[in-house]
Amino acid sequence: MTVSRALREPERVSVKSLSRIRAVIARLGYLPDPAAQALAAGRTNVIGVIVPSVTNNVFADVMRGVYAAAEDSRWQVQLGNSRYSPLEEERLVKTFLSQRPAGLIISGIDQSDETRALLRTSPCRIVQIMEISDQPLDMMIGFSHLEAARAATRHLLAMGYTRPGFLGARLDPRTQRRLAGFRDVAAAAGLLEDRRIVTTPQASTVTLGGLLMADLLSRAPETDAILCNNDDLALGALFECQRRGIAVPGKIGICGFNDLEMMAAAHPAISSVRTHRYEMGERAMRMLAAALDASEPAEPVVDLGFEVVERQSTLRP
Amino acid sequence: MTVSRALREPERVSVKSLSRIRAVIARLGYLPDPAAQALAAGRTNVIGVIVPSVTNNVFADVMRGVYAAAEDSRWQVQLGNSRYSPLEEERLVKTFLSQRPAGLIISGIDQSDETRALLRTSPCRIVQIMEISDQPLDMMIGFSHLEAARAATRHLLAMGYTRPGFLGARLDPRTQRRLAGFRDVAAAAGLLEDRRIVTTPQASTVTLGGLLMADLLSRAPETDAILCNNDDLALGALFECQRRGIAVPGKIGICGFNDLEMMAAAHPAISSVRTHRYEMGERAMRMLAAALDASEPAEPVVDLGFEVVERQSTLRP
DNA sequence: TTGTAAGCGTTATCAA
DNA sequence: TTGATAACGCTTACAA
Repeated sequence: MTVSRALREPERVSVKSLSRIRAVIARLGYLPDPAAQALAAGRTNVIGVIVPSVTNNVFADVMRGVYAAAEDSRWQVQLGNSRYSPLEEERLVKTFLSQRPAGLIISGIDQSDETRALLRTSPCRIVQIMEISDQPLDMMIGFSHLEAARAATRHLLAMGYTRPGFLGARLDPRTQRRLAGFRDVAAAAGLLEDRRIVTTPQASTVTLGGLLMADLLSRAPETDAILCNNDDLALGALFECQRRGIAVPGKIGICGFNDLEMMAAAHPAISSVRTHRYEMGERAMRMLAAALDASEPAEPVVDLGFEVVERQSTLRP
Repeated sequence: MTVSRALREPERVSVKSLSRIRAVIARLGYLPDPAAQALAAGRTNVIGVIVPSVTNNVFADVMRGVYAAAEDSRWQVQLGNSRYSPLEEERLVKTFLSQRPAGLIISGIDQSDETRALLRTSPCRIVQIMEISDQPLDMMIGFSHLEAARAATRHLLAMGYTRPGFLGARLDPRTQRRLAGFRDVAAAAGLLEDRRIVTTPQASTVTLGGLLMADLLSRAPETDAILCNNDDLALGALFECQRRGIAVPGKIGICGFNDLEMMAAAHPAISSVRTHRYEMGERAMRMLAAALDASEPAEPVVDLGFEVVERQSTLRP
């Protein structure tokens, strides 16, 4: 019992015992058994993180932030991959909850009803990331994909483009909200043309960006600007234009989404919507830690915003 | 006890009990407590995976393979990020081992002596990934980075380039072995020039590829081909050449490493060394599962090889 | 400040 | 085929 206390509340153990205990721990290389701790205490130091993809750069950045914030804390991160499937997500939530995690970080706001019910009745704290809404399960940090796409579309129109198109892949809920933002603004300007919207449920890749661009050009050769659902597509679209000798931004303007590092390095540099992915992961983890320590009152919804980064690729000459 | 058996050895339970138990489990939404299982059984279904980066595309692909193979198996993947630090890796190994994992997948062959000792005395099965050597801790799957870089360099020379350079970032052990392969072949051909080797300990990015290329061009303007330590650098180098109006491959040939999807989509398409990252993760997981079930004798070292993919960017006109 | 006793939910072992 | 009992290594609650 004194050893147990020495590890968790050293201030309640005499200096003498403490140093003796520490010496023995060091000598033996003793490590507490997390299973026994979990069983006895009825809780763990596990923070479960559920993301829809481990390949997607966007979530890789978020994870980096989460891991950075978990570093040197007593929280241990555990990653689950829902592969964009709400059912898989539900399974993961069940698995995680059976482990009595201290907290859960979960992507998006489109959980299944069953998942929401599970989460609501569970005692663990929850942070939803990537998006914001006014109905958080518990806490939430992200930004409005709808507004971000609106702002990007407004940027294209402000640059003087009048026949804007949209390239989209994957079609997860966030993609769809971005498309909705594009439609909103284009329609309001009287510039919406459905045939200039090219989407596919396939996962997005640079290659796919080229294919979608080719498709768009054959369907709507008048297109003079595109908003891409993400940066991979934008890069692929740029390469396709280069292959066809179509001047960017002279003939066609290209705007990506997320502002991956490579956007600024491309030639021409590609405009994009900067999102704060690393910070989102880092702060989600910190919000959880703060809530668990109850050191601060939990702020339920944090809007990280976004910035339209204007570069050469949408610079109408 | 009968319930416990019904879950683990249903064939040893009467059909009648079994169906009754299953009905109750379904009705109650019962999920076994993993902590109690771990404590009582002295082992877990956890497969720990230690990678040096969660951001790097290379490991993202590996992880995708691991998760795919773990899917629908009884093994549960747990990810640790050593951030390219052997000390961090040692800490992670300790944390993992205290959980009594069934197996461990660990990147590379450059573990610290202490880590090696810990792993050797632990009862859990181990797969080292990314590289091969003749001294596996247990099992191993990967390829020779030295040979891969040699082959890529030979390709450059075979295309007629005579003043080859090398761009490298990060300088982890695998990077260094690639550089060694480049040096080998260039030196053997009498074409090695140290000033054409530009490296940095920084993490590699597309932007950095451009900077290294600029650096190389100012130090060794005669350079007519480069082998890049990875595809990000290669893409950045390509963009830098485009910005300067340097023809690729006419004036300078560019070869990447890993053959990320975007290499084929670029304009010009970029030559690279294809490595089998997804398969590596998938098979590592399967090797572990097979060894744990002892269903097959464990093959200690699997060499997945590589392929030099020749594209326009190294096509000397 | 330290220690005792009970119990966390499961599995191993042995007996019925 | 089923069940009783004793661990597994900790933490909680309480007593000394």
